[in-house]
Amino acid sequence: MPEPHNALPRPTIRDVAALAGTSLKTVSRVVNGESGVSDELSLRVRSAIDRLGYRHNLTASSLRRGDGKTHSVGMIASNVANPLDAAIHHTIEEIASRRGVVVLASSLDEDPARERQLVEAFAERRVDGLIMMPASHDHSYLVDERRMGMSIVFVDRPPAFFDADAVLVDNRDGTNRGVGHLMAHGHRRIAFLGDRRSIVTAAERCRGYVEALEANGVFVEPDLVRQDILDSEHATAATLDLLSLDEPPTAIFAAQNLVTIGVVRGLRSAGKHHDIALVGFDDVPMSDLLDPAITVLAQDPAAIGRQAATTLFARLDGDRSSTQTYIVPTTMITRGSGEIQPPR
Amino acid sequence: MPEPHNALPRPTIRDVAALAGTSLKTVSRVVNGESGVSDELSLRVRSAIDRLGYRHNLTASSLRRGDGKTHSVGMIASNVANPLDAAIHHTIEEIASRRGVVVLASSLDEDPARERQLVEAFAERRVDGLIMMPASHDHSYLVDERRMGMSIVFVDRPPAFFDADAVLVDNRDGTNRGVGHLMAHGHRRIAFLGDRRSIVTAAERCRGYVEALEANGVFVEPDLVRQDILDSEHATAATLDLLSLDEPPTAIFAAQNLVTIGVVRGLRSAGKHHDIALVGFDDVPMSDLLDPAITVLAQDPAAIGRQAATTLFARLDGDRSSTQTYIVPTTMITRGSGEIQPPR
DNA sequence: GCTGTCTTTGACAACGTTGTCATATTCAGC
DNA sequence: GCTGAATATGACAACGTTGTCAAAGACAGC
Repeated sequence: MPEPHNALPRPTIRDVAALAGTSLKTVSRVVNGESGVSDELSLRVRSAIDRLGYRHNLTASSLRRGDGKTHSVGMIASNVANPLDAAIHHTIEEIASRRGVVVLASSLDEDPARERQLVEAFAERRVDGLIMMPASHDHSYLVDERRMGMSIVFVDRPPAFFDADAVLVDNRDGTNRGVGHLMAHGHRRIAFLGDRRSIVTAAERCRGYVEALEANGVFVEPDLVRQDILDSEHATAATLDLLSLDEPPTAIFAAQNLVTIGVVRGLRSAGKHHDIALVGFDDVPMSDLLDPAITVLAQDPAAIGRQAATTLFARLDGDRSSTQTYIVPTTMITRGSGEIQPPR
Repeated sequence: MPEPHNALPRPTIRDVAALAGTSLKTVSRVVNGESGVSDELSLRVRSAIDRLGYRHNLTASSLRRGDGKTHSVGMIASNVANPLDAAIHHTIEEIASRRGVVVLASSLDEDPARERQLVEAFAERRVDGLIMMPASHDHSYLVDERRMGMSIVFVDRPPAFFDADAVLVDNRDGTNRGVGHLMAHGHRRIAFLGDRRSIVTAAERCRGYVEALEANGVFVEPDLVRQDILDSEHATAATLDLLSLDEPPTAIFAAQNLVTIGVVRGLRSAGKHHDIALVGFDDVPMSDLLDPAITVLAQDPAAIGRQAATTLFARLDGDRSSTQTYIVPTTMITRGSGEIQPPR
């Protein structure tokens, strides 16, 4: 009989009060560590609590309390299994737990409809705040939620039609630097492989690519720009297709970690990994061990998570200053693949 | 003014009832989709709900309801940023969300004290169930929680002094097969690099190593067994140390993904990666792209997460059969590093 | 018209907790 | 002993919701 179905109902402060021979209110005071209870009585209450295995019921407590705080926050990630999201989640959870706040974490897997479902599910549980990496492109529906007390911080992607704090990454500038790095090594025919155009960050990275080319007087060649790449396999196929062009690129910019992995596979299977330069956005685990090791623009998930959490908790603590957008910079890590030179 | 501090209090069913000109109970019925409300009245209530931006308050609801279900479960992971944990979390969250259940996710980072804090925090929020990858070695403290209605499923590591469902991995057998694989390729001097001995799974893997050696009539040489390796850097150092022995090993078994990565770095820096065989426990992203590619015993996090979630929800649905232990098998993926032969 | 059944609706208490306020007790200062 | 203030304790209502039960209305069958 491993799971006695409600074998015992949970004891309440009423039970504790009866056993300790005192009133509800006194037990409440002890549980909340309020002053004004004699040592003797306080001890009696505590021993009753231990004997009964009483657990404070925070849902009832937060219902009754004035502020209505539940000491919980929601995190809506694009995918909690993505290493970047997982690292951000870890940092947020650590900071939250120091404040006695729990984190409800969900993935939306790029589904805008699911975004609204999750916001609703969290609102129904009255989370104090929300950290979200959105999939939709119109966040005006959040106006009501916020007006009713939910603080919201956007991460990785900016809010649209809605004014909120945001912690973003320098997508455009980072890509610009990455592509510029390739050009500094002599490349002119540089391909771009990017995620779904509908994702704002993907579009920003593409813009950075275009800017870098134009800044160097190179025209964008549509054949070399491949967007809406959904996964690693798709990236491999696109790479092989690029290599089969009459005039194949001499360098590739991969705008996302899964794309980078797919490109590496493609280059390898064509035996071109030592000939064609590659720079990727997002760091990739073990990429320093590949041959050549991969040059990337690395994000700093711990910094992103820390900024998001501290911003959210500042709002929860009553900070009413105007909304801010924080940009967490990316760092270029040169490892070899981005320093391959074009054939003369 | 981005965050009006409680600018508007949340409307309650009382407000909805007033606007729709009906009673609390009728609004409650509509909100819960109960039958027995006329179409006309139901419509009036729904339009009042929309107009006010009313959100059902699930904390109040579950407080009042008989069953006391909060439609939330807790997940206590060893580290949500670990790719394996994150993948398990993702699967659990997906299955939970199909049932309208949210997941509170926390990391305990191998801290037994934190384990109890988290269980308490979750108990105070009255989660319906708990999925845990424990760090402590005595779970008898959970007896009270379960008796009071919380279902508990262990994942990755078994419960101790406590009878509960568990979803485990064939650590010993997998390691046995992995080491056997190296022996089948002619190795006799095989080193073992493992995580903290205090972690049950790490100890199990070590036992599998010893068994495989003994089954083949090879004595365990203490010099070749390195345990309590805490991170990747530590594994690199241990590898270099092994290589400096008078009689270095001809093969290495790395008992965990971070250890594997550290070993690869060590072998590379010594220029021995093509000479010394390597098999790792846990798959490592991109390990197929290394030279040599790494042979591993891969876990199936989706299967683990699915089994854990379905087991937990079966309990929540009233399954009272005796506890079960599920073993999710590992798969050996041969890629090259494990098939290197020893020098003759 | 009367009875009985069924449908729709609402009044009220209760879930476990805490805020408010009143009462009882203690003790210092005179 | 009396007053006033401080301390300790408890009675009661309230948080937002739903379970229980009763009442009101509709309608069929006689």
